[in-house]
Amino acid sequence: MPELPEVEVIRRDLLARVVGHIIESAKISEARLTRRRGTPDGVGQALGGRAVRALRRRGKLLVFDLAGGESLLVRLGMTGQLRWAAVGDTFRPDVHTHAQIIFASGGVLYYRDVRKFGEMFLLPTAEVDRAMRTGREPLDPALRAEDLFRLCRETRMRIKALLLNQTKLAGIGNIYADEALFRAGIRPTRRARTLTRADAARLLRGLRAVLEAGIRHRGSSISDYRDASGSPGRFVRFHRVYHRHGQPCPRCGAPIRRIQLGQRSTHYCRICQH
DNA sequence: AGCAACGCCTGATAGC
DNA sequence: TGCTATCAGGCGTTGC
Repeated sequence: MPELPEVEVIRRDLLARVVGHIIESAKISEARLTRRRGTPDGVGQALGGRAVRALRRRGKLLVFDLAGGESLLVRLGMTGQLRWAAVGDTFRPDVHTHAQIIFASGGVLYYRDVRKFGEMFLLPTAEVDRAMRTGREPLDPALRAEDLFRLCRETRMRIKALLLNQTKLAGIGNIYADEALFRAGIRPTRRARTLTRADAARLLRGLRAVLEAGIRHRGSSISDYRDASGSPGRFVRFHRVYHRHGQPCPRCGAPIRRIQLGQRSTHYCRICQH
């Protein structure tokens, strides 16, 4: 399940291969991919002959800025994978491979997605932020603890729901929300507006620590996540609560609990988190 | 208007 | 063995 760290790893893997390079042709073979905007053939044909000027990340979204003022947006959803195949690479598309972007260099960027929750479409570059309603970037140094505190004060949501809300903070999913709340000692069920300034400061530190560690270890591969070369990430072995229900808390030894919160499984320690 | 629940989608796994 | 039920959760839509 790709969240901010996984998407950032893929972005860095692809940078040198696509930025400054020209797309020769592209083929999209699954209509669901373009359901938000355009058609598979329309998007595929529009990509042909375009140069990639930049590759950015906004939250969990990958943004390929193209020559001519449009951007290709790729969202991986739950099981989406972007796979780079250089000339001579052994990777071969299968029934779950729904798009291929062929570069003039001979390299191919494949999009593979078993559950088809992901999407791929074009937007004018200037409209990306407004159209996607993406919130603040947790790793942006301009985001201060005071900003997070204010976000907490202006809602009645539980703190975990706020972390998962992409229009407020961008890029945090179920894994990194649970891990950050554990590091900050904050219970996921707490109403966000009950957090103090000190809580918000600890939460921002916890978020940044866990997101940066996730990037350093090349992401969390629970089941489907793979980087652009097809390799899994190593961060799962450093998870302290996620998917560790019943196992001892690494801080106090009490069993990690799993509850349902807003239709999602949520993991925490009832001793260490308040 | 804000917030919680639902549905999309498929493969892995549990239970009978 | 083989069938069915359940679970995984990002996110747009629906409904309270």
